[in-house]
Formats: sequence, C-alpha cells, structure tokens
Amino acid sequence: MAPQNTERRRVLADAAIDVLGRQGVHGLSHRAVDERSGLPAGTASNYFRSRDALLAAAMDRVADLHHAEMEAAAALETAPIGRARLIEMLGLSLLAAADRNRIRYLAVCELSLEATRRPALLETLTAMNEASVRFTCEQHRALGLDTSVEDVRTLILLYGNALFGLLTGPPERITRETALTLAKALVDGVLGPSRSEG
Amino acid sequence: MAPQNTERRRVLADAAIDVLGRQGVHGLSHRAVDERSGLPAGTASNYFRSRDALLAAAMDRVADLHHAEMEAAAALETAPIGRARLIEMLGLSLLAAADRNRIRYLAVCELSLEATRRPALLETLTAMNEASVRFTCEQHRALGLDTSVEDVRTLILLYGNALFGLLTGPPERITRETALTLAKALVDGVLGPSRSEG
DNA sequence: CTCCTTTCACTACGATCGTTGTACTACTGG
DNA sequence: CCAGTAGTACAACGATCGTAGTGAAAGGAG
Repeated sequence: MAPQNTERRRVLADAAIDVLGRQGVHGLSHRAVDERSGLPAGTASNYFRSRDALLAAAMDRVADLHHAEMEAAAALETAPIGRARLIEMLGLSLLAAADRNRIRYLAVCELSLEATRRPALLETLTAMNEASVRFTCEQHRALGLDTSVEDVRTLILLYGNALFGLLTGPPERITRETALTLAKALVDGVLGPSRSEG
Repeated sequence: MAPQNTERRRVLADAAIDVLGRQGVHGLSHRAVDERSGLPAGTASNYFRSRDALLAAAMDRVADLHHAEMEAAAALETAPIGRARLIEMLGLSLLAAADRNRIRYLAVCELSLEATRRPALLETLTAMNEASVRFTCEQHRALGLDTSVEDVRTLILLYGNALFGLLTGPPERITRETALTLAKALVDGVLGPSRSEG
C-alpha cells in the first residue's frame, strides 16, 4: 500500500519543485526526485506511484507555499495605503519572486504550461488563482482601495505574467528598478492613472 | 553526412513546433516529430542529429514565423494612428496569438522556459525579442507615436506575457473582450493614460 | 515473547528515449 | 554504361524512463 507519511511527502514534493525549476518538466522523474531529496532510491516512486501523481503533488505544494506567502505578506501591512505604496509592494513582491524564489516560480511556470494538457493540474491551478483573486480583493478593501473584482483579476493575470517575462528574460534585467517599473505600469494600466492618489 | 534539404528541414521544424505546442517539451522526441510530420521514421533524427539541434531548429523557425507575421501586420497599417487604434491592434493581435496561433505560441512559451537552461536557445530568443523591440519602435514612429525605447521594451514584455496568461488560463477567457481589456491596460499603463490622444 | 499489520527500501520489467551506424536510392560527370 | 557522391530509410545500441512487485524492518495486539 502507498505510505501516508506526510512529512516525507512534503520533502518529496519540495524536491520535485526543485527539479522542475532547475531541469524543467522533461527532467522530472522519480529517480531525479530521489537524488534531489537525498532520500534512498525508489522512495519517490513509492510515495507517488505515477509521474502524474508526482506532478500533482508538486502543484499542490506550490499552491500551499503561495498561499502561505500571501498571508505572510498581508500580515505586514494593515493600515490603509495609497497608490504609491501599492506599487512598491507589488514591485518588491515581483522582485522577490523572480530573484529569491526564482526556482519555485519557474516550477510554477512549468506546471502552468503542463496544466494546459492535464485537467487535474489545471483544476488546482485555477483554484489557486481564484484564491489569489479573492484574497487580493479583501486585502485591497482592508487597505482602503475599492478595486473591482474584474480589475483585480486583470491585475493578477498581468502580474503573474510579468513574472514570467522576468524569469525567462535575460537575468540581468531582474532588478529592483525593472520590477518597480513593471509594477507601476500594471497598477496605472489596470486602475487608471491616479484616480485615488493617496 | 547530415542532409541539407531546406524544405525538409522546414517541414520537420514545423512538426517540432506542433509537437512542442501540443505535448510540451517532455513530449518532444525524434520519433514524435517523425510521426507528426508524416515523414518516414528516422527522418528527424537524420536531419537533426541531437535533441538539442531539434530544439534549436524549432526556436529558429518560430522566430522566422514571428518576424514574418510582424511585417505582415505592419504592412496593413501605414497612416498615423491614435491611441484607440493602437489598443485595438494590440488586442486583436493578442487574440490571434492566443486563439488562431495557440499551438505555436504555446511552443514559444515552452521554448522560453527551456531557454532558461540552454544558452543557445536564449541567444536566439533574446535576438527575436530585440528585433521585436526595434521593429515596434520604428512602427510606432511611422504611426506618429513617439514612444521611448524603454517604454516599447516594457510594452513588449508585458504583451508577451499577457499572452502567456491567456494561453495557460481557462480557455473560455480567450475572447475579444478580454484581449482588448488587456491591451488597454498595457497601453495605458506603459504609455500613461492619454498623453497624446488622437 | 509471537503474530500480524503497516511502512519502507530496493529490485525487476518492458517500453521508450537519444544517438549512431549501415544499407539502399537517385543523381552527377565521365 | 559505370563510378562516385549526396541524400534517404531503417536498424540497433546502451541508457533511462514509468511502473509494479517483493522482501525486510517497525510497531502494536494478544
């Protein structure tokens, strides 16, 4: 029977994300995950009996990490903020994702593309996106911004994909400056130039 | 010796793009390209002796197609245009890429991600991007818009990646309406709200 | 202690992969 | 007509893949 040990499953899922980010979908195999995790050979195939299951585990784990990060970021900011501060927050978050968490978000890109062909992945991916939208909506309200749901959706779509551009482009373009420029373009473009400057 | 027959190389490269778009990088193999192209088994491995060469061929071909398409689109519009028309052009181009040419641009996304780990691919990819930037600059000038090089660069980065979002998201969101909304956000965000309405 | 169930490490199998090599075919100039 | 050359089809190699199975360890029940 397939073992349930959650801690090991987590370790394996993290290793899978690492492999995805570094070697891409083509590099993901049970054996590669075994090596990356440092666990004995055969362990990955033992916990996730198929490659599909491995992919799904990586996707789930990535969604969890993403949610945790969102909540952590939200906890830092509670008082109402203005347009300028919103841009800064978005820009810094963009930079962190492209720089510090580069490998993980590269894995997200790989998984997003893979989800195109795997309904199961697409499901948790869109769920993750919907959660982001809901969460960001609440967050905007808490910060005193009355952004519409549709605008938030557009903002998140553009944000996620500016990230893709940053990740796949020349690495030297991953700077605080570029990230802030992008964030400003996103916010100004979606919310309008300066409807509620504060 | 490796055969030079350009026509066959083109057919094989097109088949490789098709495989990339439909099955992803993981699905790309000499044999898969043979099947997709309808050519006899072994042909792909004959023309492109390694998988790397196959990937590079797909990348080159994609760049060629992209350039051809840009020039074709440019030929349709010669007189000066205003902000509104620019948004419409961008939006329709976005829609076409996500809908009509879906498979090909999915392949571009796969290749972009792969380029992260393959310097050779990254080279032609950034060359393709630079060409787009230069081309778009000239085009903007010809259309009576004085967009700065940096703004064009940002615009193209966001454009290319809004495309990623459209491609990887739920298919039902690929509509003329969404495309135009995105285009408007891009233009307004990068160029400012309405500095030179016309 | 003994038995039994659960968890785990490890092995084995067929299939497919990337790659290279070899034989057939269709032209070239003589 | 016959070499010689370039292009093509096809076969074969070891390596790796995805998956399933098997036997050992661990831990609780009687």
